[in-house]
Amino acid sequence: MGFRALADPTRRNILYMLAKDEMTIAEVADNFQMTRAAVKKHLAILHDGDLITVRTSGRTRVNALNPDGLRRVVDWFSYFDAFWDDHLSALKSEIEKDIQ
Amino acid sequence: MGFRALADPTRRNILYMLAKDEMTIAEVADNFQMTRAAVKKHLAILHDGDLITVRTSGRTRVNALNPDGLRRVVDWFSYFDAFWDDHLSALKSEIEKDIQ
DNA sequence: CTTTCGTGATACCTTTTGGTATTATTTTAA
DNA sequence: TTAAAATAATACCAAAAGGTATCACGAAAG
Repeated sequence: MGFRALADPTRRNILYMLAKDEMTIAEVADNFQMTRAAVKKHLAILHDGDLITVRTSGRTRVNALNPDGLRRVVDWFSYFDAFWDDHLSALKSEIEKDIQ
Repeated sequence: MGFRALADPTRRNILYMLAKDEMTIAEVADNFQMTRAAVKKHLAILHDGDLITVRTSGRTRVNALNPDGLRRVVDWFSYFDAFWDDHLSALKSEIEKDIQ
């Protein structure tokens, strides 16, 4: 799953940046103090986690957000939907009890 | 953020288990082959990430899911809502272009 | 009170992670 | 065709992660 890729704040920032616009490695690296090699590693992990796509354009590589991969991560949380509903209805019952 | 806590599959499994019912450390550990000490470490990380709550009951410690912490993680993804919408509407435009 | 059961806390080990530095490789521009 | 720019690849290092083993502690059952 892509959760491992999301564990690092640098990678989460990269995703937020790519949500604005796709970027080359150099462009991403300009926004951080670390070396390009380090940024490239982060991008590789994001790619492994299927959270970004990479396409070659001449001598540059353009990184873009992969909505499908992100959606898969978000979907993992749907398991808790019932849990939230339960707790919400429990809260609702408490409130209704208070009112009466 | 709780993302670091979600990076490990064992911890994600624990959360799924706690969604069914709250459990003591021993009960959680019974579902894994690792030692209780290892499970306790995972629970500590989940607690640090604010994804579970822990309450003492006699000589046992009961771990329960923390919906607020989970919700905070899910909310992180709302940043991409516009992104998804954009791509969906782009797709919609493509389809409409095809139809006409 | 003593024993026992569930945890807490350390110490330690191995693997992974996040980073740098350095050296190719490849594409474009002069 | 040579030089420069963007990236790839590799080796290396320190710190963190994930695990075990061990011992200490507190509640509860006899």
